[in-house]
Amino acid sequence: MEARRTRAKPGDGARLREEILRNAERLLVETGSEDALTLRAVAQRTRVTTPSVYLHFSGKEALIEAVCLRVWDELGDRVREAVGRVTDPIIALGEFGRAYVHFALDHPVQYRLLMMRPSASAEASKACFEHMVNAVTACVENGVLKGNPDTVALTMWTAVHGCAALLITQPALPWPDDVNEIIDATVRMVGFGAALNTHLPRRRVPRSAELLDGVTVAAERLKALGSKKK
Amino acid sequence: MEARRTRAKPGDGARLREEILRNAERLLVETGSEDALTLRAVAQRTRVTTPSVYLHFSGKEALIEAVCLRVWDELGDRVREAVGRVTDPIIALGEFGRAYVHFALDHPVQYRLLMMRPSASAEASKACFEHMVNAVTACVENGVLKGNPDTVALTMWTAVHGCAALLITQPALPWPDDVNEIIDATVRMVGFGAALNTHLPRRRVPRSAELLDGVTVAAERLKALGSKKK
DNA sequence: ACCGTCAACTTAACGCCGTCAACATAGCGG
DNA sequence: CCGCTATGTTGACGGCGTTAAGTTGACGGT
Repeated sequence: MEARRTRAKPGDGARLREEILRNAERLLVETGSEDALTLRAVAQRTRVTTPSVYLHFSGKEALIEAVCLRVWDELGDRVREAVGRVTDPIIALGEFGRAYVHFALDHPVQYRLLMMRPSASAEASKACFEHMVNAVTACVENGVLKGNPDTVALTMWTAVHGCAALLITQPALPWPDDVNEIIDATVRMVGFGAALNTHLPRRRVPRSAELLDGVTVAAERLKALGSKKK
Repeated sequence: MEARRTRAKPGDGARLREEILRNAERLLVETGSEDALTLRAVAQRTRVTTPSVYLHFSGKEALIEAVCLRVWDELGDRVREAVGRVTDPIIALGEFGRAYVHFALDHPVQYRLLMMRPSASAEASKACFEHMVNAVTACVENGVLKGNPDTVALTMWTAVHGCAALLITQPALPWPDDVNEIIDATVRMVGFGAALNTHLPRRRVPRSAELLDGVTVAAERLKALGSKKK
């Protein structure tokens, strides 16, 4: 086994930490499974002996955690950028959802690690969640949504997360040929649904006939508004 | 190590299979983590040596798969029962969602195994998905929903799954004290959203002002219908 | 110029895991 | 009564995460 060439100078051992982190994510993406993410494999790829990993991470779990943190940051950047491109709050919320799902589909292994591990990192996910709350808050101030922004954002996030998660973990379902169909349908459903849901009284769910009547009216009204403005 | 008392008679070796399966799920629930689901631990609890598991399961993965299949069946029973209790199709769809999420929350470890493993069982999930398609088809025939039942059901399932998944894997988020608030909000959002989404033209997402106008009209109409009938 | 100190790694080993090949044994059909 | 098959067991292998103890190289104080 060819040993690592140069040893780090005192004080910059963190260089190895970065290298390990990078190799861990590469290994994860290449193999497509976290079972293949072995401390030994990561160490070998970094041309270091296995216990050296313990100099920078307290164990395997901590290494995975660190990889996840990095992905959270990227996700946050991506959705912030998407939201920033538009001014209309409800459109921004839609862009948020689209960017979110697309990021998840672009990094399926990382996303599964992020959201589906037994104990995922709490603080980082909260930070990302804040972005969604902000987008929702803008809608509430605008008047298009009502209610507690936290709760509304949670409800909308669950839907978007479910879309990404199911697309990743259940590819055998009868998805349409173009994934964007489902993403768009989800985004619209969330938008319409949250709008109606926040403005409607909380008491009861309308029966089919009532819902259909109400929807028909809303649909005609929305259609008229849409063609009038365009 | 005290050996297993009696050995199974020829022809009913499947008894051990059942016992192993039961102990595997028990172990899973007790420890709360699939990492603790060890072939050795399962074998010991069944009072059998480890390689005996290989007589009934081709390996660890197959054992987990078998546990999952059993859970799928229970989930299918639960939602079928929930849907069968009501006649109104849109109410039935809501009951489907409620029962689905509650089942997931009642069996968090199993649900995570079911939906979040790298390679989840495809056929079983399809069978469960059929139930949802049936519920949606009833709504389409009723006229309250439009479009391809497969696609509509997928969109709605993603939202319900996301609700369950996020509740299970991200307990640190600012959930309301009563989980039913989120479940109800999700169910209503899905109902309203899917109804609006299937009846509206596919072209574009309305801007905030248009959406708000349409929603306001729909809300008043729905509210009137609700109080009139009740 | 030397030397101790300390960060940065390596060597060696432990116990647990999934898996497999080889061996043992009980009961039933002939 | 005998042999065959279903039903297990014994023993072992390699790989894993983790830990304790040893090694090495650079730097600061004297």
